[in-house]
Amino acid sequence: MCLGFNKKMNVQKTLIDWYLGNKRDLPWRNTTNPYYIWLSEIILQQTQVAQGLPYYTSFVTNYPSVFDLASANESEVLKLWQGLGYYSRARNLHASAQYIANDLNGEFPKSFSEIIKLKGVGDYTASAIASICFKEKTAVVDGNVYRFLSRYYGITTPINTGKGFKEFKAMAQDLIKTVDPATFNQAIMEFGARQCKPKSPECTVCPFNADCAAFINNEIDNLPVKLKTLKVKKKFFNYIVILSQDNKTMLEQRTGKGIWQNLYQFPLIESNKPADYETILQEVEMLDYVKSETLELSLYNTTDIIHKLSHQHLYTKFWIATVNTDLPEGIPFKKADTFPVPILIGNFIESFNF
DNA sequence: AAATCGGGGAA
DNA sequence: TTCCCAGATTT
Repeated sequence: MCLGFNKKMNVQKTLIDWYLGNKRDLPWRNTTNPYYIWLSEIILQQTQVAQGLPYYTSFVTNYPSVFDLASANESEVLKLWQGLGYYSRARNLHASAQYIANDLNGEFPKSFSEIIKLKGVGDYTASAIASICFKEKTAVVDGNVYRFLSRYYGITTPINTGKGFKEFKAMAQDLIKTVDPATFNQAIMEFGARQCKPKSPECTVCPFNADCAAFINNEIDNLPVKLKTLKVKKKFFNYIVILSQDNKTMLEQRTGKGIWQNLYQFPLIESNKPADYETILQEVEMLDYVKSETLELSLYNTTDIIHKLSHQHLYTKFWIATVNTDLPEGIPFKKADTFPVPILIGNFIESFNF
């Protein structure tokens, strides 16, 4: 798409003027240190500012430099990340920190094409870092950018397709050509987040309402267009919380490919339908560290806890298995909350209060 | 291209 | 409920 020169200038200026008058004071806006910008951008992937903010503060405090992050162990990083979700971000962040510290002598890569090679860094994040830290004219395309551009120009191409990405990237790239890229990128995102919101955008006081295609044509609620593919699977999780005579329980690390990789959990019995007491009892008796003749099993939560993820609903029961024996391989109850665990487990540990 | 990966906020 | 969030990676 080729935009008229004057109209384009006006869009750039309006966005930047709005930003300078309305931007939030956020900690990562007071630095251009690529380590901190990188940290903030990874944390903010698919995450609202309000949710990510305390994690950013925590990571900056615990790991003031890339060397501090690199020398931490992965479980410690995952523990700090606990509750934020998408844990591959934490694993990739840690791995990339080690790469930067050890292979690049702590020197952060300085161009889009080098930055995007880092694990966990895609087009959006590389554009953000390159523009904010190194003034490179690479336009960001995130959810906010899709929304503003699709509405203002009335673009109906689905945003979650390869064609959509290329079209919106080209449009944003065209807009960023002649302006300060760091300010422009943050302006268009902030505008999408606070003014051109997904629901109930502030159109009556919007500086673009005179020539916004979606507003003029009453299409605000229909843009951007997104193809929906979601099909949610149901799973049934049974967590076995062992209480031993020597005040220990069992935690295992998830090593498989799926969700919560490398996080910890109680021994899990998964089934494709709701499990009954007898079935669980038999399964628990077969666990090699449980002595069957001393086992007492009871259901902790009478109604399933339904933990909702994007692609699956986990119907969860916590079973308390009390044994009259010691648990040499176990961990003390009191230390359960020092392990990185999914929030589903974390909530249980907190409520159970060992 | 489609599926997968979390958890919380907003309406 | 439903949709979305300063997306990236794997299949």
